[in-house]
Amino acid sequence: MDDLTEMLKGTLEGCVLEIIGREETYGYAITRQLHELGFADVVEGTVYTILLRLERNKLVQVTKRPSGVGPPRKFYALNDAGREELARFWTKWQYVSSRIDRLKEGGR
Amino acid sequence: MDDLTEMLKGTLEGCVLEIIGREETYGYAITRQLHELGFADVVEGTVYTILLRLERNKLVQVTKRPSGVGPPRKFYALNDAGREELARFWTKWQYVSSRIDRLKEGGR
DNA sequence: TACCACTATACGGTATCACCGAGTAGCAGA
DNA sequence: TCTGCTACTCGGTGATACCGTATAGTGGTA
Repeated sequence: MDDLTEMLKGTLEGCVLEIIGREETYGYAITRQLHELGFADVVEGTVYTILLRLERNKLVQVTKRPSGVGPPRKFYALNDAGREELARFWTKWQYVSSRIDRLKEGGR
Repeated sequence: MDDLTEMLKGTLEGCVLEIIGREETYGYAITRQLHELGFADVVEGTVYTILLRLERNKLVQVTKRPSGVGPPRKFYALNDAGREELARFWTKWQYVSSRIDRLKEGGR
């Protein structure tokens, strides 16, 4: 699938939140998980900018741990604000996607 | 629903294409139609920027007609390139939204 | 006549977001 | 020593929706 970047704006961050919400994880692993999910063109740099933004906006708790196979990893976990933001994201997604689907199905 | 603007990036233009694809119409009417569809916060200025962009990218055919109740209207209709772009949009939407839904439903 | 409301479009500037590219760094195997 | 994989950072770019304002035609009303 070619160039989804514009369509991912506003949703990719939510996807990252969802992934972090399942279990504490780190940037490099999140990137690979996104690839497996079908977002094959999302590059590492993008994921890290999102993670830094989440950290700046105080939606995550960060813990640095040694890796054993490379540089130390920064593990991310949602805090209360992050879980609220994630809930808001899914509410918005539900709203927007249902309305677009209705439009697609010929809804007026 | 509050502040959907980021999530609409990359999809609003496609929605406008879809609306134009159904019947020749003009900016002011498109705005009201979007409001009825649930995108209540989309303002006129946004729709006009999209329309000017569609025109610049040669995806639409434009006809100016007098209105009777105000200034002349610029009617927009899709041309072949516009119809192709619309089809591409729905393909992308299908791809992206299905994957996000899968993520939402706990799919890894 | 003056004012207001509704219809209708245009445009310069702004914020946000994903992406790009380059850099830094640790570890393992050939 | 060199290559490849792992892992994170950061400055700059382009696309997009939004904001605010301006312009303009028509009709109603005080």
